[in-house]
Amino acid sequence: MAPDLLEASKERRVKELPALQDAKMRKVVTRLPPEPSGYPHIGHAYAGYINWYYARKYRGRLILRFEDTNPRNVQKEYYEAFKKGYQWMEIDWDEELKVSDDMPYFYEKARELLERQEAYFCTCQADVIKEGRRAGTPCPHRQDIGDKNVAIWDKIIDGKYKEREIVCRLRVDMNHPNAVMRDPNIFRIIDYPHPFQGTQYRLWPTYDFANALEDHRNGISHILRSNEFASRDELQAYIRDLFQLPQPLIQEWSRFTIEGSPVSKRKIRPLIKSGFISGWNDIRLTTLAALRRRGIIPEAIREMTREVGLSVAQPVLDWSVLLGINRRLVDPIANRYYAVTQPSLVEISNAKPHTAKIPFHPDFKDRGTRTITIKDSVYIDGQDANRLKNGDIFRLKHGYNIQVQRKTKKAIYCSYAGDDLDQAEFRIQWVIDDSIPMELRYPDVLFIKGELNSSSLRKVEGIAEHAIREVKPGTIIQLERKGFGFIDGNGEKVNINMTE
RNA sequence: GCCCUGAUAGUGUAGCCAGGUCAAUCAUCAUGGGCUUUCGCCCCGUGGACCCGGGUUCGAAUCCCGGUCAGGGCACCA
Repeated sequence: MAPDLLEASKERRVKELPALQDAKMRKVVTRLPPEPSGYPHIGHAYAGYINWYYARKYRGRLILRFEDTNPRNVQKEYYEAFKKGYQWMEIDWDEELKVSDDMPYFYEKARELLERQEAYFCTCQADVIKEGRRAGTPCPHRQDIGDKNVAIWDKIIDGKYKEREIVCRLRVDMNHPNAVMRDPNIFRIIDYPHPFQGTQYRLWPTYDFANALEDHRNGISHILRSNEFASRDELQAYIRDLFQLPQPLIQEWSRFTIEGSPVSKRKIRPLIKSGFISGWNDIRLTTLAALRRRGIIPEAIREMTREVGLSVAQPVLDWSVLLGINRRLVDPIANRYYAVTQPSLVEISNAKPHTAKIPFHPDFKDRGTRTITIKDSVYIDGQDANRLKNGDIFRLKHGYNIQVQRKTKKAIYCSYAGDDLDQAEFRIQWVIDDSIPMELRYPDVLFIKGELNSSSLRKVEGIAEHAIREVKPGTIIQLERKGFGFIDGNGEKVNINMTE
């Protein structure tokens, strides 16, 4: 369904993404271009949603394209992880392909450039090339050596030269103001088995070369991506011009981050290694797997994306923006349960037996109720217990009122105090002795001002009402007066990841 | 060092190209109240911002110049 139709039924004003430049109905083709070298995170979801949004808005096509031309980076499991991630985001695509399947095409184009003297082989070391770029000076390999470059190409394929001994460079302009244009490398040797291509190739194209041609080959009409690639636009356009290919429209935005929650593998991997976080789906991270396990729903990420829009500033979102949207969206879907931490025993004298029928959701009575019978004792939350003073009348929510007689270390002794709702000063949730043990995990930001936050994960033990047994892992619930959470495991003990 | 972007409430964002209707939008947040057998949701109200300095103009968030700060690029990563 198109995004605008999808939102039409809600009364609430929803922010939409702006119209796409030069977009004609049924002519828009966009892409999801992940490198399968890690797990998808919120940045991928953000970019993916934008590409999906415009493809659907204009009834065009969306292509899932795995950018897997560096065999050393990519792994099979990540291809699947990305597909699962996009599916979770409800981003569907019309075609799926791998850039590595187009190697024969890149080879053909590369040979053509060598023949046309538009490219050459260079045996300078990486640091020499780098220095030449900085200084704007050409190296000796740049001079025209006729068709010898084509012969070198064949030699490399035959196994001559080792990795890092030689690269293929485009002959552009060593004095170009944009340093990307100073004879960029377009092919290099990587002797490493590719998960799908095996060892049949050792000359692999660089990002710019593969991307420039691939975008054309896929019929991409609009390249929508983050602006870390901005300075490569010129080069990619140049490469397409070399083959007289049409230029797609490019729209870029700034890379998107959430305060205190890094996305880079460089920063996260050591934290996993040291055991500080449990893995790539640790609830403090912003991988899609982590967000799911924290109780964030895809629509919240989509709405957040629309709010941020195609900004070219440097958005560093506070968690509150995502969490606030999520809370609103999750409220109607999350059934309510009672649970207490630091359980405090409440003994009720002259209690009348009472069977409470508690609705699973206050706004949707059709979801039914569970029944709990109060006998002569219940457990309440330690925090509530601390607040109670002798003489206080409070209500066991959906039960009846009780009055505090005296507090001891062992228990709070109360007496039945009627049914009048108005007489109770406050209402609290409670559980009885058939309740089951639970662990709540409260996530916080991983870094505060660049420093690792040692208390970024708080675990609290407690007990939850028996009915929570029936809730399947993966369900988002609300623990009344505690917040929303995600049932992460439901065995002997129920584990709940609190959303905030 | 060089090149390219950007800067609007605590956070994000609209407005800037085509100067006035901007006493600056919306979301999130904070706060007061209402509703509610939750400290959730919902409803009503309130609070908070145009990076700095010059210039052009009757008039500048918007145009020009100069700073400052931030991000990206100058990879045999993408």
